[in-house]
Amino acid sequence: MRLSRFFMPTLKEDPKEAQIASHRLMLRAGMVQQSSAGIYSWLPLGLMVLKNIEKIVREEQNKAGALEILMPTIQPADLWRESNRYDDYGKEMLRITDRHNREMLFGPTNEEQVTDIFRSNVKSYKDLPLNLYHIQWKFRDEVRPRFGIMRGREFLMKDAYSFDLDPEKSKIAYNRMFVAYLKTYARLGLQAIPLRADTGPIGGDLSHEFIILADTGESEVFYHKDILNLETPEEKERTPEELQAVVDEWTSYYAAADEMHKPEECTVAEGDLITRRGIEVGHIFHFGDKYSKAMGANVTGPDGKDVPVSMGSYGIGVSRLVGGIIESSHDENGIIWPEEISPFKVGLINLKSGDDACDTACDDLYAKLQNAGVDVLYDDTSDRAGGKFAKMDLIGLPWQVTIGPRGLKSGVVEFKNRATGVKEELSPEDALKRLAG
RNA sequence: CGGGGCGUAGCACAGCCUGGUAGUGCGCUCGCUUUGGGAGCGAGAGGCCGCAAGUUCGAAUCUUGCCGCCCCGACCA
Repeated sequence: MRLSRFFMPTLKEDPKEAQIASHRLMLRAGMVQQSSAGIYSWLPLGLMVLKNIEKIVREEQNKAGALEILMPTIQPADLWRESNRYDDYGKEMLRITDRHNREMLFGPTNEEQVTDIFRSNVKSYKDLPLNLYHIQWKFRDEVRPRFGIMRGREFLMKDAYSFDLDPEKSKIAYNRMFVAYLKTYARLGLQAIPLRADTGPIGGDLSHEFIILADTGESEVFYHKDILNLETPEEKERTPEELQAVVDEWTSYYAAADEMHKPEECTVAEGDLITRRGIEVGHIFHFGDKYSKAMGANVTGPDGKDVPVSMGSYGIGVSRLVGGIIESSHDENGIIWPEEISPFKVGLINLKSGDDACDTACDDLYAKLQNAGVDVLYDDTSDRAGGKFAKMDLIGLPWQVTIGPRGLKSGVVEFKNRATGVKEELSPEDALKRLAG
């Protein structure tokens, strides 16, 4: 992509409403634009990141055997009356009436909707286990939206729902998602910690939230320092016993958010207990028959008797992750994208557009990078050098290649790692090899 | 939802107290000079001063009401 043809409205100064790093940087990098409180438009650069995160989440869900569907954003109120949540959910639920005066709502989550799909199509235990997920926009009418995209009212979320014959089997589904989450966050370049969690309005008997550490996190977390040394589970098929072993390993260390932390019950030695702040980026629940019972989602078991299906639900805040990743990966100059989710792999800077030698060298490398399948953002504008450097640092692409008249005289380009700041002088061919490899 | 603050050019802000031709910096357009870490000079474009009512000869400025946004708290993926 040539920057001269791209839409990336960057800001030199900080917008006054943005207090935390991710909000400030997303606005400055031209990733999003606020529409109203807690509601944002996604501009090209931001959407690319959002899609990249979505892709990784999707791949890991598919690998874990979940099947993608897409449920509506607008749901009928009657469905929510069946589970009693229409009244319970409170003002956070945005209620709408259509032209026929039918009561509708903008979905804050989809347990009822998916249970309805399940009950009208699945009748036998032979069709289990089943796990359906979708990646869809949700709306929660937060009293006080804040932190930009991190706590918006409209947000993109992956939510999966598992269906099994009994609680023992649905705990296998729960464990499978637990492990899939560990792999997902690792691929996103994040170190996530599972915390034993409160089940809140979703209900249920077992729940973990996944947090990433960041100073601007909304809740305080307490954990045993060794949990950070655990290895991400490798890629392989696992039996239920093996799944349980991974979950047991990850939950054997103490880890709790402030509301679940009881200092008097915490047995971790003082020197081993770390207190930091965390951002919740995922939450999984095992709630058994709470919804299936209320909504009549039964299956016939091997014994010929109907039983309510046992369920769990599994959320990942996809749009929130964009902010969360920036919170945990930035410096004073801007964002530092992990390579897997970066909107482009490399930024190519032409220090002197209009200079024949520079233009030729840049155009040539640009074409070769594209041919090699490397995503490249080529700053071919007539801006000054300083502005180009600052902008490239701001948007945080993992690599920068700078081509200017000075280096070209000796046949080299500057190759810079955004995260470490390390610069090397390489021939254009070597730069290409490093990026295409 | 309690408490506080702010709405003036795309962005950041001054002007308001004490009513009288709407300003500054950045950004944008054009020209010249510059050219390796957000350049200099010159010339421009761009505003229902959040909305409405009121006071007044006259309102960005005073009064009242409304709307929007932000911050702290309680709440939350």
